[in-house]
Amino acid sequence: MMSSASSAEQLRDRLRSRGLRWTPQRRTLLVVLEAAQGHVTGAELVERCRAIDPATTPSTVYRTLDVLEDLGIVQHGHGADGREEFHVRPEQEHGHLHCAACGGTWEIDEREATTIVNSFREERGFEVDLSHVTVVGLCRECSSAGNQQPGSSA
Amino acid sequence: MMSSASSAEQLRDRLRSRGLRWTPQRRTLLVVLEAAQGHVTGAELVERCRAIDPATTPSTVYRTLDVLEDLGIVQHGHGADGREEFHVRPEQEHGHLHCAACGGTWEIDEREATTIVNSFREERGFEVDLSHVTVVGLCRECSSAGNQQPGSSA
DNA sequence: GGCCTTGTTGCAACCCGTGGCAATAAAGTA
DNA sequence: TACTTTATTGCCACGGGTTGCAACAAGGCC
Repeated sequence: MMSSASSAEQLRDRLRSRGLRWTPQRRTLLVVLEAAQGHVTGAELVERCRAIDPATTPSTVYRTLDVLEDLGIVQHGHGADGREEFHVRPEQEHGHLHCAACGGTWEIDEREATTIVNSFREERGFEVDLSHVTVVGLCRECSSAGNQQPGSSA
Repeated sequence: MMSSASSAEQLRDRLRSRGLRWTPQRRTLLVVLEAAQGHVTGAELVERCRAIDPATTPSTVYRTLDVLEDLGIVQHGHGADGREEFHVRPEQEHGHLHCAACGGTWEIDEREATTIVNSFREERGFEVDLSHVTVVGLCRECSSAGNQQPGSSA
């Protein structure tokens, strides 16, 4: 009860200290984000904001998300279909695995990604942003069931 | 000179043998694809088709691309911004590395991807579709220059 | 050649997301 | 409190991409 009030206050203060502003629209989005778990698409967030305040405008939501990403409160990536996907208050950076056949998704945590991250760092000097990674393919069940990627071959 | 004619004929026959049709619109797209190198976005392909036939419609192009993907003639993935990107007649499956700071992109070939592909296969039984992978992060130059991802922190 | 089946096209409407711009309203200051 | 600055909003129009649907036409068949 107190924690949610203080989380709003915390955000408000962080915004103000940067010369940014605390507005009703941002408050709404924060409420939505606090209720959200895991991954949400931008469109879903807009919809949920509209449930609270029907006057919500998409552009405002997306612009606020940009701000919140600067503050590290959300991170965005792109799902298998290229749509934006937001991770709420990521406790740990993680990527995603997406099965093209059944549509399932799994998280790739830092431990599992170590090999990948290190190999790019060593071979290329490239620093991977894990939160932005979505690996598409076939999960165990689907690949052993001989499923194809949808639309593959006839 | 003969090869391009025969490539059209080959495609035409493959389409017909599946009960699909060889149309002027598909011919146009094939011409465009043959002239294209490497990666092209969907919008670029539409534009190039329009250069040949101004009556070209986006939906037709995208639908034809779907068909060609079934035939393995193109493969699509999503760039760092989530937009569609097509690889023309991929000689080798490959993924992409994209630097968030300078915008550069590099290919990840099968050799380099072996570790990744194998580790997902062994740990998860997951078959990675390399052509669909785009890894975002910072390249050697940008990360050593201390560049940030655009829009990161203030 | 004409006919028929059905794959394709083009249109129109839609979805997700972005960007310019004028009007609004936070919030620091007096 | 009133004033001022300027970050933010809402609106509108756009760009990329998808989809339902009626009209069209490829191409197999006689």
